[in-house]
Amino acid sequence: MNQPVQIILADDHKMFLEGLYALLYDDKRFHILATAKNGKEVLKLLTKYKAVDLLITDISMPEIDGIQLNKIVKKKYPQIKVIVLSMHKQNNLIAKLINDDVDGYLLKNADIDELSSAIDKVAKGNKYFSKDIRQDFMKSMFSPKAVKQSFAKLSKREKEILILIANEYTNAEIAEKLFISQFTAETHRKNILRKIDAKNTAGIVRYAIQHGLI
Amino acid sequence: MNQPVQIILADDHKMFLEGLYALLYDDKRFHILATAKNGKEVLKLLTKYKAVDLLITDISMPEIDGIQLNKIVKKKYPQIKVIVLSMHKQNNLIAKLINDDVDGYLLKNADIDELSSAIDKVAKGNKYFSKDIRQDFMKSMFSPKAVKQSFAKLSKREKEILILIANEYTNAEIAEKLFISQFTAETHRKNILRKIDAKNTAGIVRYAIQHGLI
DNA sequence: TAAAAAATACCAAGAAGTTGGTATTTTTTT
DNA sequence: AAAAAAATACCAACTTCTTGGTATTTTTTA
Repeated sequence: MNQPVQIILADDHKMFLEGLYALLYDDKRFHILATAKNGKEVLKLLTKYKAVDLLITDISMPEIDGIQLNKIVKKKYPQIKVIVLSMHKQNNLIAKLINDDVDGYLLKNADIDELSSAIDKVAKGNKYFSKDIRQDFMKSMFSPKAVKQSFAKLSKREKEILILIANEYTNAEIAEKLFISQFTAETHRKNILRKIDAKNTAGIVRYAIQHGLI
Repeated sequence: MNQPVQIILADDHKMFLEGLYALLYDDKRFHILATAKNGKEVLKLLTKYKAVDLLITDISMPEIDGIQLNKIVKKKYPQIKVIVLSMHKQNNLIAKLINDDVDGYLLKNADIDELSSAIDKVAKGNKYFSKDIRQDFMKSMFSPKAVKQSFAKLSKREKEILILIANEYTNAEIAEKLFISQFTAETHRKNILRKIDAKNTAGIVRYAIQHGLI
């Protein structure tokens, strides 16, 4: 038997975090070094624990989310493997994660056996994505709409305006609030629609919520 | 020591369900009879297990959600206690649950100790709502906007249209899809805006997502 | 320091949403 | 069977959003 995999867990829901801890605790192949409730805490822990092999993290967390966290960890500690857990299939986020060299992605729908085998595979240097993720992602990669969405990158200002739109602001109100002309607000709105491939305001709000921007 | 509390757990995320099971398993005060991944399964289990004391359920689940489940269980098996777990504070949903005589409401943010003590209290016939829920709910009860929202009851048709709106349908498209006149679609949209106290389409989409309708 | 990206601003036509009404028919509840 | 709620339909004025352009300035990146 090899040394146990040294793991850090991160999730903003304590109940889930404790549950996951309890599930993995009994498995001798794994050792949980610590748990964290957001990305910031994980980064702090990584300065303390030097022998971390694997990070298991949720996507939606306050302060620093799973997407950002993966990117930072991969840059600063390239030897640490990262498995991301998520509630839903979000192809656009998966594309981003893969681009940032994530090692695994599982839905919280998965059972503990799937997670254990994923940890096992990833610890050995392989990638692991659950089956339905793989299928859905492949499908979406070849639909022109999704490709556009995967690479939709909103600027800072655009995100700011997107949030105001989702909060029921009109172009005129956005202009007033941000001290810009209404024309500019309109232009931003237009560009947002194009970048996220939405048809109207409803699509903008969906995007905002599903990407955790509000 | 009394008999252990006979419990059924329900959540659509297997990983959370298994984690929760593992956490409660070691506590001799509790006994988990079964787990379910949606409301429908719970109802089936209740015809099988006659000695259920307590149901712990998530809000957002497919088929039958936690809100509906609580209502049905309380009507059919008034002796069974119900504790609802949720990701977020959703005051309008809490109002509905309280109205349907729910026994407890906890955030998934809570730790296992809080959950255990909640189970304990509820099993003894008391109610349990976590502290921040109590505070927020009280505050919201006395703001005129929230009262309106709490009692906003959309009709079946209105919910149907709300979902279409959130999916980027225009009034004309809704009319065509549902075989009604565009005027009728407009009227429904108008009534939805009034009932949920939204200002425009953005507010409708937010409502739809935050109430788990899409 | 170029080049690229982001932010700004303007215009006009047309589409879609919002507001404030009224009113009839159908369905559900009491 | 009566009352209440839901679903339907219509109209007009007004507001807001969307589309398809162009164009300059500022900031960031290579």
